[in-house]
Amino acid sequence: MIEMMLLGFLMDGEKTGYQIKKYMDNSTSYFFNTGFSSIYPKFRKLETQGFVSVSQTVKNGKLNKVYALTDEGKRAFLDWLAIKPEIGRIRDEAMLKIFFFDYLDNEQRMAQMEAYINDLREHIQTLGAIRDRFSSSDIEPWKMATLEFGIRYYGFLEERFHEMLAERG
Amino acid sequence: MIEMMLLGFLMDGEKTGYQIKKYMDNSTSYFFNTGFSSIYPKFRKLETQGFVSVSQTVKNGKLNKVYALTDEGKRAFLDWLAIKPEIGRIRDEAMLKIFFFDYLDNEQRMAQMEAYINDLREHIQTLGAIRDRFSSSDIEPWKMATLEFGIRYYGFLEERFHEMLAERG
DNA sequence: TTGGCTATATATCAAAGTGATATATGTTTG
DNA sequence: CAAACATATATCACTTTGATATATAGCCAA
Repeated sequence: MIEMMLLGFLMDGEKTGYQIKKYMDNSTSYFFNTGFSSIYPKFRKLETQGFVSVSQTVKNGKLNKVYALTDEGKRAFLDWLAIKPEIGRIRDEAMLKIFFFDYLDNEQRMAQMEAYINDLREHIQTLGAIRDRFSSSDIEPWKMATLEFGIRYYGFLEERFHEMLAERG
Repeated sequence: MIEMMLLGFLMDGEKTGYQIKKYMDNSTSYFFNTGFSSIYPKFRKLETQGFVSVSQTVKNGKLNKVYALTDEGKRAFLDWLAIKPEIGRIRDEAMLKIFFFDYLDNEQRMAQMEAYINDLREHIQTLGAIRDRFSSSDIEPWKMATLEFGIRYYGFLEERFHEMLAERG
């Protein structure tokens, strides 16, 4: 899946691994992210598969790899994009803890939930800042849609957690 | 994290790996799940760590391992439970595809979304069935809360996806 | 001007987790 | 009575992550 994400990020032009990581941090990171330890090996694999071509620029004696989509890579990406996704899991540690909350005393439960809700609020602020930055640029509409989704999702979480607290004081 | 989940499932009594897997499939699976390829090796690790004890029952010539929490294991679980969780990522393939939806033509986009929304509806039905089964038993309140959360979460997804379709026809 | 900080850029490794598959027996059911 | 299903454990190759290392460029303040 990470392969396909990397190909997707090359759809609007060639980039270095580092540039892609930076872009991710400011766009998809809240719902999909990965680190350099995936990016660089994946690009080597994509190169041997013929999905990307690399231009080894040597910038001031330092090697610098700029990756670009090949026709095959573009086709592979678009084929993947057309397939209906499976329903995903939440896989949220917070949910797992709540599942076991009956084993925690009420005081700790409340303190933890309140602190967590606070974190959620901060997170929503951060996403709001990213959205505002992008909305003033000419971001593609569906990319914008995922950002808006993120904000609403964490808002939904906040609301639900609040309700949980209220119901089970 | 899987270690802690396994310990948590032993809090209400000893179980085999298989029993835990079955229990997960009918309770946490929509937000947290794992397979035998994690469960069995993890239990071996937990045993060497002294967090679980194992009674090797030989049932009809076949080996059968029943795991139980040790005092240390119980302490480790409760310590983990008391720590505030980090905010989790969504890491949903559907979101990733929507992020790149501007590269897909409208016809395919609509077809995919509609099919996906259908899957969501089916999923919500399944979760509803699990909830009804549990609500007639004496499930602990916070465990029930996560089930209710799941149903609402996928309902939220359905709603949002519908709106996305409507906004960007 | 030089020492420190931040940004750019790539690489690697151990650890965690997954999906698929294999094996074996017991139980139910048509 | 054979087929299908449930119980139960194991393993392997693969993917992904977190931490850490390395090196240079550019900027800023003392």
